[in-house]
Amino acid sequence: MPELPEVETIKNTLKELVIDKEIQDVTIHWPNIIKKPDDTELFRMMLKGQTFRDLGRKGKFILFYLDDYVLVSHLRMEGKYQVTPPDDPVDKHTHVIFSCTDGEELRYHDVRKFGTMHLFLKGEEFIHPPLNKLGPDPFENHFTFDYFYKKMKKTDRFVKIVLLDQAIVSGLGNIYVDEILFKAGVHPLSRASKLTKKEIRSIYEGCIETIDAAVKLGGTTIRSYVNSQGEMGMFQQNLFVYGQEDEPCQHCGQLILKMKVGGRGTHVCPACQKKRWYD
DNA sequence: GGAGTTGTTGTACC
DNA sequence: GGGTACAACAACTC
Repeated sequence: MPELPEVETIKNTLKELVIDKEIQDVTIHWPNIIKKPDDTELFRMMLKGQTFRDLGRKGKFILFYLDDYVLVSHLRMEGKYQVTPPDDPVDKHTHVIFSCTDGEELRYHDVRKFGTMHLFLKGEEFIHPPLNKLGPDPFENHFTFDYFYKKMKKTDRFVKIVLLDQAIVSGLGNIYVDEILFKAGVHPLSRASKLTKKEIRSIYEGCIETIDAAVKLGGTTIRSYVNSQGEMGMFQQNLFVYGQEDEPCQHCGQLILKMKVGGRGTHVCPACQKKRWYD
């Protein structure tokens, strides 16, 4: 379940491997991955002859910049890219293969088949779903405290739900939201508008610092995540609450609790993250 | 075979 | 019409 730090790591390792490669052909084993254009044969024809010029990221999306198009890819829970020689045996969970003129292949692998690909003309990627309504991610200049503070103050939703809302801040998922709230000492069921300025600042800084620290460690490896070179991230050693249910809190020793918030598994230290009576 | 897993989209509602 | 809640959905593992 890659979130921003894992997607950033994948993008960076993949960039070295695919840049300047020209797509000779595209083989699609599971057409449902391709959301735009509707016609997968058109998808294939558009990509033939295009060269990878650059890679980018917005929130949890990877952007492959080609000559005339941008391929927008979301890995959802288990999507992976690998670059292989063509004689490598094709795994049954490989769904899209970009065969390049130098003989190597960029393969998209996804056990769950939940991932998506959208192909746009260059320059049009941000005016259509899925990128059109995304908020800033924590690394962008316009993710300012002032912006964040106003967004938090104008909604009564649970703070955890707000942090998961990609229109407010993009790139955060279940793991990092739980960690950010723990570090800020804020209970996930707090109403966003009721938070103090100090708490909002603490969460804001946590978004930037936690994500930055996770990127520096190559992301978090739980279950199956590895980068495009098959390496695991190391941030899982820095998790305080996610996946720590029934373990003692590293700050106070109380047992970490697992609960549901908005249907999502949520990890909380009942002592460090007090829920107040007026929340 | 039912529950658990997750992020996004569509829809109904106020 | 904006904000919100929630169901639906994708498909696989245990």
